[in-house]
Amino acid sequence: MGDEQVAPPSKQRRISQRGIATRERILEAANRLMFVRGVNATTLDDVREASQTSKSQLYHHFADKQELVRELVKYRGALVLQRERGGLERLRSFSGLVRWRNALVQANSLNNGKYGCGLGSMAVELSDQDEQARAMLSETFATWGKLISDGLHRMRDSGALREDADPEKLATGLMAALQGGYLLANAAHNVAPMEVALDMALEHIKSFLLEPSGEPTR
Amino acid sequence: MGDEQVAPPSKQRRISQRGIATRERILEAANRLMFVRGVNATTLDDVREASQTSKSQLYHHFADKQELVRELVKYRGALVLQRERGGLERLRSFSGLVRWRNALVQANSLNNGKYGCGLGSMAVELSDQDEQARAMLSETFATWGKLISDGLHRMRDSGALREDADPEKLATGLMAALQGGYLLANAAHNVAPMEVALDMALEHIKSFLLEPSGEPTR
DNA sequence: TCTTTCCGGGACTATTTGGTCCTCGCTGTG
DNA sequence: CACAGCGAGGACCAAATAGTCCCGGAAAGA
Repeated sequence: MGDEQVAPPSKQRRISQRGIATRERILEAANRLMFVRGVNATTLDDVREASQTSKSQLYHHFADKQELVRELVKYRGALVLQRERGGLERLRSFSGLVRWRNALVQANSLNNGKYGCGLGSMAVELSDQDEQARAMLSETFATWGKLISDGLHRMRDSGALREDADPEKLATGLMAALQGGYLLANAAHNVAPMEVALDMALEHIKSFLLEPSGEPTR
Repeated sequence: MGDEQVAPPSKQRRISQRGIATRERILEAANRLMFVRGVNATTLDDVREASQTSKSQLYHHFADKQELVRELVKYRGALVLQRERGGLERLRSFSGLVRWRNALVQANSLNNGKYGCGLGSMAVELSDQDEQARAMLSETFATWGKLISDGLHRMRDSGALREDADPEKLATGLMAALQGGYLLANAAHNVAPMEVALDMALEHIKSFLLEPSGEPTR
């Protein structure tokens, strides 16, 4: 924020390939570090060292730590949404939802449930601290939810889902189960709670299927 | 530190009424501040000022900030469990679960979804930072879950719940929905997602009821 | 009452960390 | 080839914050 507000066409800010790469390196390093340590527990010196840059570069590309964090919220949000689009954009059946679930569980099990969701943890840490970040995160969650509910709408339109199913509520419930699952899995250092939570949400969605294909997952 | 390293059983640190009160005041203040600002964003000076004590008292009662935080984890865990016992210990029917849900939603709606769950937010902030705190929080979540699953067991034993219902899994799912609901509600500054999430979990439990009393809530 | 023990207050220190600034050197262009 | 502009490096500064220490005074026991 603060970059694209006026942007006089003639007075173009620097556009160097190197500069762009540096900025990217900083964001990438901040993303990595703040994912495992949390936002507040990560210092700018950590970021500087991990990104192989210098203090002046940090402050050349970002006004202060708050702005860096906000940009990270955008950055990470874009990453997550991109990943989720891949898994949800073509969603048309319940089995697609199961595949989506499996991918998330598998990814999280790689670190034994640690670290949780990149967006969720930021939401907890920043919501009571940076109103702007909170708003962006809320927006991102909404977009994420829409990806899911759009898929459910398609399922309903194609007759897979009953008419009385409410895609928006189902999507919200699924996301809450996912976030809560991440949280409990992180606390327990064990993916199991996340699996149980997601299975509950899927079971709930399944109860709205018109023709119960296959058998209950449990 | 330096006090309890040897700790001969006879040489008990004298505990005076005043001292206990001071310690309690510190914990209470830390609890309040760290609930709204988060653990890492709260300084010891904040705690000192809010608790009307002094630096030396902080370090008299707690070795360092980390220990204070760990004690806070215990303190808050005890508070939450006490509250939850009140609502869950006598749980014997689905309507009791609905009452429990309503109480949580109402409490959270008082601050428009802000702040989230005292335990959940600590779990997110501390899990990747303080192994001991993480373990205690995980333990507390487990106890909390047991309160729920015990209630579900009672429901199953009394014939309200079907035999094939798995109280442990249902309890985990319900807790995940609760935590995820807290998280999304906090990000959105709106209780709605929490309600939807809890309703989903309750609906799921309801699908295991033997005699569907009443009609689906939605 | 006298003494010891512990609580209370707050000044002080050291360290961490966010943020500033000056200099050097690369790179592309007239 | 020279110059302008931008990126890189890192020393440096200031504020915040965790942690130390000493002294005064109240309370409990001899």
